[in-house]
Amino acid sequence: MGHWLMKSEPDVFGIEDLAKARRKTTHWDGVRNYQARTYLRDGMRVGDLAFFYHSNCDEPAIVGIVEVVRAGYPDHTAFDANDAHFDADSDPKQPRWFMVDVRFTRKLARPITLATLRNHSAGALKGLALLRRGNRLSVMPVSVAHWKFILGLA
DNA sequence: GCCAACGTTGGC
DNA sequence: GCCAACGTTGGC
Repeated sequence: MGHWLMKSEPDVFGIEDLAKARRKTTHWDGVRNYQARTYLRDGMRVGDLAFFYHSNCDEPAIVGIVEVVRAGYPDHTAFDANDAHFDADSDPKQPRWFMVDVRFTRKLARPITLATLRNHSAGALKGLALLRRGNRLSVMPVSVAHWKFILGLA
């Protein structure tokens, strides 16, 4: 089973939005980065777990856990000219952008802040993609060891 | 193929 | 709001 971290801006779509969503499930659409796309398309499997991370906000932090309930399939918003993530060059016959469906599992008792994670950047969390300088990936893998350690921080 | 310019991300 | 870092674009 794979482990991941998925970023979302709480002002746009936060953990509370997912918890309130129908069937507590959402399409993870709008990712327009090739590396993240490849993780969505080829890496994520049904049953994988992911940390839900709040980015670009007052307190960047891991706030919850979600489960992948549908593996990668074409992101239809790329074909919708009215969508903010429309990609005119994307061909429906050969989709460029993919998404998965994720379902709310639980919120953490308290958020694990980016600052807390950084405290371990040279130790137990060495190599965690989230802590790479200038990291802009919105979907990234988390090793089992890192996953367990982070859960222990909660 | 190089690389400068640009738009975006995201922490602070 | 600022700005560093990054990915993408497009001229050459």
